[in-house]
Amino acid sequence: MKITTWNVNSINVRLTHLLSFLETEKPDVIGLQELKAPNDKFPLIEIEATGYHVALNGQPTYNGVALIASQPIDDVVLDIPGFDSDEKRVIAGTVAGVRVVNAYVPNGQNPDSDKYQYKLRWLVAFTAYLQQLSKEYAQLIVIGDFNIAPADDDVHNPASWKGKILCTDQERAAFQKILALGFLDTLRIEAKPKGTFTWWDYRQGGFEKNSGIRIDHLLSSKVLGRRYQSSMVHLDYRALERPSDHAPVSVVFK
DNA sequence: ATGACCGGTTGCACCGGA
Repeated sequence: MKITTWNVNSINVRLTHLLSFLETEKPDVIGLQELKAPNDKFPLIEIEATGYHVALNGQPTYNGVALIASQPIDDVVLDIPGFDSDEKRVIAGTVAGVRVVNAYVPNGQNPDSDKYQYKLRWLVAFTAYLQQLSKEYAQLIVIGDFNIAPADDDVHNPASWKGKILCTDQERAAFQKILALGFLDTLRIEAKPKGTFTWWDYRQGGFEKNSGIRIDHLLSSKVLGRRYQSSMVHLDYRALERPSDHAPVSVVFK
């Protein structure tokens, strides 16, 4: 079972890349973030024509998440239950017995901003939600754009990123709090080359220089983790013409 | 130090992204 996370930075601009990914990589589940489209502007017909199932939580302009799966998506839940917000950042569903939570964590802009405080509050609510889910589901995975580089190894230039948004101690502590619920950072189960990243700035040839950071994650429950086979960053999709600034990232289970 | 590249729009300049 292959599960993929991908911040597409506009589903309509990235549709051809997505269709190519579905055909070539044949993921069982893919969680998309930053659709930047309301549900009625999502290219549902084109994607369902491939035989994949779709569950949507879109909004105009910003945010927006979706689950796409080779088998039916059951018990779909949108957003963080009980957390008051209009931002469409979370969608959860069950595919082939695995509960998949797909999230687009707020960026936070900079550590002095109100958006940063919102990010920290959002993470507290999200963590409580995941704690509840981990009691409910043994086969559980939370995937998405976390907008957190968990450690200095996840940043091309730790000195210049120190204390900056995505790398503050508070964000990293929030990430550790999620892991402490019993999740495995699947891309780190096996050793990966130094400089394994998932996002590269469009500016200044960030990808060509591998000036990246690792902020897209697939965190599995320990029970699901026993089925772990492999994980990978799909650099070839970041190298395409007119790419998203994020690469797809996958984990494969038995 | 600044802006650099994208996508979307309350659109031809801006905001948000990371």
